[in-house]
Formats: sequence, structure tokens, C-alpha cells
Amino acid sequence: MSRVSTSRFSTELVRSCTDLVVLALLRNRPMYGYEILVNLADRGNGEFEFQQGTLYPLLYRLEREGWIAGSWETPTTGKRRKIYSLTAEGQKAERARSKEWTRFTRAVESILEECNHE
Amino acid sequence: MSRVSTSRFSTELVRSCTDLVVLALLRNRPMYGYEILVNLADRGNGEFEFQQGTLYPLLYRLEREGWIAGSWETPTTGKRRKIYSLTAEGQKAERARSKEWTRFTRAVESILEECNHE
DNA sequence: CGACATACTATGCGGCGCATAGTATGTGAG
DNA sequence: CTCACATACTATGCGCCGCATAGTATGTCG
Repeated sequence: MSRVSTSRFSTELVRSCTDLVVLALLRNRPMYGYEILVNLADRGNGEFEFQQGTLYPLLYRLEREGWIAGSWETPTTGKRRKIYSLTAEGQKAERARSKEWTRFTRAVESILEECNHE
Repeated sequence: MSRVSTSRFSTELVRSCTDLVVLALLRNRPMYGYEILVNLADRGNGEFEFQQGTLYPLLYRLEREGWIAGSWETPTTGKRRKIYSLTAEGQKAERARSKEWTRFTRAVESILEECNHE
């Protein structure tokens, strides 16, 4: 782990799309918190090494918003865990955010290119 | 103007790259605050309609950081204005952020695609 | 001269990532 | 068996920054 010197800039980047990324992950299949943490760390080339203090409050927020729903699982072996899955609302939200994200990044790109070529 | 109901999501998106966008703009040529405001509103399909309360503090911060330098212009006609231009440090910062931004968005895209196809 | 655009300054709120700390159960090496 | 470590969730407070809001002051144009 050992999150090396997170710059403010990368913090702001992460902050801009935590919701989106988690919602997208849950489109695949329901997951519990810790599983999401590990999954994100594996993908995304180390850009998404969420702290627990980032993820869990985020999950509470998404649940409060009605976009995900959690249910406790008490397996025969292993620790109890809260499994989160996308609601119908959440699926809609994910699609909307995904589109908005694409539109926005295109706008940024056009500004960057324009300014780097003249 | 009349910024219609800015959603939290788009606020977070904007927040993630205000520095980058302004630095990129100033790569072209020096500009004063109000000019930047208008320029950004024109490009980027309405994604960057900064409030004054967003831009000016941002400029102060970038100046404090040593990335831009401001000098007062008192034209024969018209209002006095503070012209900001990129410093050498600022150019380096712009390039670095630009790269980081690209790397990051690629990571997000890969997560989005992966999750939308399975 | 009054309305509106131009142009900058100043202050405070609110949301959220992160740091930090705490709780508690499961597992595996010795 | 026990101690270290991984797993898994809960809780609290700080700090940054976009935004809202308000204020000041000089141009321009009908």
C-alpha cells in the first residue's frame, strides 16, 4: 500500500469521479466494500488506490442517495460483509454520469490541444 | 450567463482541472482575468462558465505558486487590468498536469469500458 | 445622467478526499 | 494455543476549493 505523496492535483482528479467509478464497477456485479477497494487498486494503474476513509463514506452516500443498496451477508466461513448492488436509479445515474464525464473530458481535451498547437 | 442548476458532479469535474485549463489557456498568450473568463465561456461548450468567485482566487493561487505572473496595465482608454502570463515554472507545471490528466482519464475510461461491456 | 458592461477584491459555506483511530473477527505460522 | 496479520466496517475532524454573494469603481452608449 503506502500511498506515496498524493499530490493535490491527483486528489482533485480522483475526487471528480469516485461516484462514477464505483457505480461503474457495481454494474458488473454486486460487491462488498473491501472487495471494491482491492478491485480498484488492481485496475486503473494505481490511479485509484482509495483509502478506506474515502470508500466507506462514499458508499454510505451512494446508499443514502438510493443508487446502491446494501445487504448483510453472514457466510458460514469468513467475516460478515455488506454487499452493495446497483439499484435501477443507480443504473440510470451511472449512465448519465458516464455521458457527462465523456462530454466534459472532450471539452478539456479540445482546450488542451488548441492551446498546445498554436 | 445564469448558470443553470450546477450539479455537484459537474462541479467536481470542473474543480478537478481549473488549474490545468487556465495554465493551458495562458500558454497561448498572456491574458487578464475577465478575458480568461470570457474565453473559457466561449470554448468548451459551456462546460467552463467560471464564476468570478472561482477564477480570481484561482489566479491569486497560481500567482502565489509562482506559475503565473501578473502585471498591471493602465491603457490610454478602458479600465486598468492585471495581465497574467505563464512563468517558466508554470510551463513546466502545465506540461506535467497535462500528462497526468491524460494518464488519469485513460484509467477511468478503461474502467468504464470494461464495466460496460461485460 | 443613468443603465449596463467591464474588471477586480473580499468573505464565508459546504462537500468530500484523506488522515487517523477504533472495533472485531478470521487465518496461519510457530 | 497464541500472536501477528489480513479482513472488514465504523467514526471523526481537517483542509482545500468551487460557488454564492456582495462590494467597489471605471468605461461606454443611448
